Amino acid sequence: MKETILVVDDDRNICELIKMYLEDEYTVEVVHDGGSVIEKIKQTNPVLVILDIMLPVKNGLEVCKEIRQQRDIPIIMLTAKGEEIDKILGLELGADDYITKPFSPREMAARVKAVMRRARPAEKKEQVLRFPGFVIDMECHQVMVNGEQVELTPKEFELLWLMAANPGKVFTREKLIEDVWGYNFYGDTRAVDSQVKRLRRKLESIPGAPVYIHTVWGIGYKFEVLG
Amino acid sequence: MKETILVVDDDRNICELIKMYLEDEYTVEVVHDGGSVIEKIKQTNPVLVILDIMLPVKNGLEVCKEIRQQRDIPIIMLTAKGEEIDKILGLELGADDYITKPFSPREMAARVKAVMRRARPAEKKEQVLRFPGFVIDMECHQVMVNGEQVELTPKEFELLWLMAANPGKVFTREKLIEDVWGYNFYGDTRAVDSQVKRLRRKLESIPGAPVYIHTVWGIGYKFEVLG
DNA sequence: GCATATTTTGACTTGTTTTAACCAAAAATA
DNA sequence: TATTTTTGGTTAAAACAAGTCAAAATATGC
Repeated sequence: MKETILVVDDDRNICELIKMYLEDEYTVEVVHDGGSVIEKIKQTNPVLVILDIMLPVKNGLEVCKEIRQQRDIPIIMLTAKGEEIDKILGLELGADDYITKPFSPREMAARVKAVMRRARPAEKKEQVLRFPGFVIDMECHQVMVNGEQVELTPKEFELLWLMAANPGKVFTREKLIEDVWGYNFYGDTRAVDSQVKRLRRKLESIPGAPVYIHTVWGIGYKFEVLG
Repeated sequence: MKETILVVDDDRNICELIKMYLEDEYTVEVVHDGGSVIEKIKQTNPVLVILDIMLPVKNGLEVCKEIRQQRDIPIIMLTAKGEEIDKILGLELGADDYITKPFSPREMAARVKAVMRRARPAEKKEQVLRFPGFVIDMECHQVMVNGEQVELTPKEFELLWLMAANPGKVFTREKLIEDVWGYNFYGDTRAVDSQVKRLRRKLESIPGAPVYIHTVWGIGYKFEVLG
């Protein structure tokens, strides 16, 4: 399930624009006035709120304050140029960031990303997986089989990483697509077969390399280094 | 043990805000007037001071000068918009950075991070990187390839330094922008390509120079001197 | 304030990867 | 053994990422 971002702006064009840029990664909910924000937050439980200051029914500053009283959701304020941003930041309100209209969608996306990164403290994952005669290095994006380097494309690498991180566990094609390709992939599950095939060819082209990726007939694939 | 950051501002809301954003990583001490700063520094031994200019009892500029006379602690000044920032930085005062109020907490956190990164490794980290037939000298801001000097622009140099300091590690364009360009660059990631291209051209124009900067398709770039 | 150097951007080209469709082979089922 | 189902291999086209160049924007030094 994707996380939700709530956008509050009375200008529907702006809402659409923001939505377009974020909906690859998030579910984007939209509200057009300040009166129904709190209600919507309860319903959709967003991880971030993008909030215009000039709003019908209830001012964005008030809304911001209200949200802050109830929950600890990161808030990015939208302000027109020249609006008094003094009050927005720091002080009583404590929005996490602000964007001045008009803004470039790219900047908006970058700021969202930055705020989210701060909000979700970095979980440091293991960067290297090791098996006998087999090393997968996330940092260097590199795979070594019996001391020989194997060049992998991004998809191949991700696929291998996911399976190797859970050795022995069987992944269905659907699961692999969900985890490697992402939510918004509507292609054939046969795409997985293709990737697996090329991954196998590359890995097993090294002399003496064992079979790493096993077909579990009727289910999917699994990674296992057999003695 | 966490390191300590000292915040000096008479506005308690701002102090609270800064504290919120930094206390994950640091112990945050707070002082509300300019008179007791020196005393507090002796007590808590902070690694960084965030200092408002407008302070009761004693002016922030004076305090800054005093701190500088005694210790080599990085200082970030807080200024209201329109205050004369010329004097703050460089010469007489020598603050390391400044933030204009009102500021977004995000920007503040990023600047703290940047100042800390710059300040800390100064003592221990190596100022010169050496590879076979290849020397990068941070102090002289100079690069030698096979004995020949290569002139690099600031961005080119920083880019090269970052990657060469972590040979083999792959950097995404986003990561490079974050580390080399800084937090307030929201341009195209294509800018990285441009820099890399010119960097490559300069480095590889030397006869016999190997390829240093490698493209990792779909991910980014890495520095590696291959045998 | 002007001239110069540097950086960024956009359009275009080139090259690689990914996808989707097809068919053959293998495994399970009847 | 014949049939159905599932998997694997191949390939061309589409999608995408990276390289290149030059002009515009920006910063820098005089």
